[in-house]
Parts: sequence; C-alpha cells; structure tokens
Amino acid sequence: MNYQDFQQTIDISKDHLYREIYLANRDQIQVKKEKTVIRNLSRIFNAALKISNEKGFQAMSMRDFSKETGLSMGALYSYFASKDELLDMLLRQGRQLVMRILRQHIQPIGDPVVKLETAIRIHIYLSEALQPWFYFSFMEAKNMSPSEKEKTVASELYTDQIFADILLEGQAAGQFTPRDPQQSAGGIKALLQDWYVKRWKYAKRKTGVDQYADFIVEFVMAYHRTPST
Amino acid sequence: MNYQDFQQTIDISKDHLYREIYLANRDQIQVKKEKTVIRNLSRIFNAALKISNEKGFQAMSMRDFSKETGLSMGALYSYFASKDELLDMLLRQGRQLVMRILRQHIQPIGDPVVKLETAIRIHIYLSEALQPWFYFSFMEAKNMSPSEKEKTVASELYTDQIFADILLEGQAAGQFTPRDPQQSAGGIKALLQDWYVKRWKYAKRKTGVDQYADFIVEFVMAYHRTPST
DNA sequence: GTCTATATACGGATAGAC
DNA sequence: GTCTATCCGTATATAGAC
Repeated sequence: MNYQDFQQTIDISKDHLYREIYLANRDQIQVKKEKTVIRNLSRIFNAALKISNEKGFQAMSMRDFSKETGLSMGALYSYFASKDELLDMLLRQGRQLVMRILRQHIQPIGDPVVKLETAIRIHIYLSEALQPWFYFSFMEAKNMSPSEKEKTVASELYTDQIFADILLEGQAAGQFTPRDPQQSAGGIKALLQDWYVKRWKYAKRKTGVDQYADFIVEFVMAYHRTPST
Repeated sequence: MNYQDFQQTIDISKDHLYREIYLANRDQIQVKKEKTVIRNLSRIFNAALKISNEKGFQAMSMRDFSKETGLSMGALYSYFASKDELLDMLLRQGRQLVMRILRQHIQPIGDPVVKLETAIRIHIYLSEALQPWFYFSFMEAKNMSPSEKEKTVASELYTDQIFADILLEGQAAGQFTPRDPQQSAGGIKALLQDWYVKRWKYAKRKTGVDQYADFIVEFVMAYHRTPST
C-alpha cells in the first residue's frame, strides 16, 4: 500500500464525519438545522486547528476565532458551551476517527511481518491525512481537562501496545529477533510522531510521505530481523 | 560512559551557570548586587520551568510566578523587561549551555563508530540532566519571538548535521552501511527526543536513562552496521 | 532591592435585538 | 440562527512608598 491508495479509503470516511459529529453532540448544539450545523462545524474545526497550530489553543482568542470562521462570537457559542468544551470536542472526535481507521486496517492481517509494516504505514499515512489534528493533539495535551488528558494518555499507550503485540507474536513465530517489545514499540512510535511534529523539516528537505514510510520500515526491520548482539 | 560519569562533568558547569547568565544580561538586569542577582535568577529560572512544564508558559500568570519565586511582581520586573523577554532569556541561555557541552564531549573523538555512540549517549544524558529545559524548549517553540524561533530551528538542524556528518564519515571509512545520512540523523533525533518529551511514559515503566541509551545505541547500530537490503 | 497598589487592556461569555 | 453591544474577571506592567 502507498499513500494514494490509503487516501481513497479515508475520503469516504471524511464525507460522513461532520454528520457523525453533529449526531454525537446534538444535546450540546443549540442549532437544529442539520445542513447548517454540518457546514458550521466544518468551519469551526478547521479554523480551530489552523489558528491553534500557529500559536496554540490558549493563545487563540475568541475574537481571532470568530474572524477565521466568519461567525460571530454569539453564533459560535451555540455550537459549544465554552472554549474548553470546544477543545474536548475536537480531541474526542478526532481520537474516535483515528482509532476506528487504525483498527479497520490493521486487525485483519495475520502474518506479523506484513502486519508490522502495515501498522507503520497506516500510522504515517493517517497522520499525513489528518496532520493538523495529530499535531494539535500532541501539542495541546497539557491544556486538556483531566478526563481528556487521561484518554489521550490511554490512547498513546494503546497504540504502543498494538506494536508491542505484533512484535511479541512475531518473536514467538521466530520471525523477529528477541527484543524488548515495549521498548521497541516506544521507539517506533517516536519515529512515527516525528513525521507530523517536525513537518517543517521534512517539507524543507522535500521528503515525501511514501519516502518517509519506506525509511521507517527499513529502519525498524533492520533491528527486528537481525541476529541480536 | 554512563550517566553517573556524565553528571560529574556537568555539575561543574552548573556552578558557574547563573554567574554567566548574570554577566550576559547585565544591561537588562536593574539589580546590581551580584550575589542577590544570582540567587534570584536561579529562583526565576527554576520557577519558570516548573510552572511552564505543568501548564505552558502563556498560561503561567505573573501572579503564579510571583508566588513560586517568592518575589513580588515588582521585584521580578527588575530582572527582565517583559514576560516575552524572560522567555527569550531562558531559551537563549539554555541553548548556549547545551551547545557548549555537546561540542566539548563530541569533538575530540576520532573513530566514527565510537563517535556515533558517544553523540547518542551525550544527547540523552544531557537531556536527562536538563530535562525541564529541553521539554520547555520543545513545547514553547510556537510562542517564541521570530528571532528566537529561528535560532531554535537552526539549533535543531545543527544537531541533525552533527549526526549526519558522523554517519557520512563512517560510510566513507566503510564502517557504516550506505544509508541516507540526513534521513538517519532525523530518525536518531526523534528517538533522542522521546526521552524527554515522553518522560511520564518511561517513568511509569521504570526505564532508566542508561537502559534507554543502551536501547537507542543498539537500535541505531542495527540499521547502520548491517548489509542494506 | 523589594513591596503594595493600581493603571489599562484584553480575555471569555451572555443578553437581547433582528 | 446570527449579530452587536456589553459585562466582568484577570492579565501584564508600572509608579511610588519603604
């Protein structure tokens, strides 16, 4: 699989995304016309990610935000109860989408070597497709409400565990070198995160997403398919 | 070298650190008694790093800050002209210290294989010794003044280049597998950064700094001292 | 050198008109 | 559904007493 193949599978999901978000947050949202809500939620999410990724969520004033969305401050507050709740909504909905896509792509695969490569590629491709959200979630962890913070931590540990499990399985089958799976999983995650955290660097060097994925796969495989020292 | 060896070399530098900072910022600091300045600068730096690493530099109010330092707001403003200048001073002084120690330890080494291992270990040990500053610098990059931001980016690229140069040298000598040195250097940096960015995770797993350094060295060496596929 | 008290601006949030 | 006008708290920064 390469990035283009992946993109096609995710575009379908994105079509229904804002409708889902609307349905999941019906109680909070005071506006009732579905079409309006979907249009404005899309503006709200995009604007929040854009401004936050430039200067941070806290530094984004509601006046900045109002300007970027094209909605008045009064109108905005009929979509969420407070700025903090907007933050929680963004994180919650993004996390759900990410988790769903990850599971969809990784679960069906049997062979550990193929599964490891697929898990790496899907992570990178997904963080490319949803780069603003990934960066946002990474940088704003500090500002989250305790309950959201907890879920973000849990989600980080969960994806670590996906990799650790694949490695364990492959070691049991004799396909991978014996290494500490937890430690390896952490290392892999660090390499995956660099793609969306240091985007400016890779843009500057004109490194493409497929090129980066190839590199990480080789790097990781060299450690896990070589006799240990 | 292990972390304990490293610590002894850095403690000496730390003794003179605040005196240096005082001398470098004499023009800005209105207080003239050296002993007082050094004592208060130490409080100021530690408090700023502590609060910022909990909730971010912007979210740290001058009232919080005053409480943590034990100095009144009026007194604080005789050590820096504005909150933004405090941020710049913190970053500038930290960067200088980090660069100096890196160069000291890495430059004298000849053999590329030893040099690569040493560069990795020194980076990790240094980020352990100065963890609050490293985390701070990483997370606050967004809020920096344009000139500071530029210097932080330059510093990131500079340390990338240190690794790339070692790899190139080793490849020329036939000691390393041919790989893209820029790409490898970026990957190594990502692994090094995880140690101070995800400290909570390693603390939870009780992974020690020497254990982490051993892991990264093995991981990196597996990729660079194996026949390429 | 350090404090307390305060000037001044900007933040999030809401009420009520349209 | 959306807008404008405004409330009120809290932010940074400073002036002047000690």
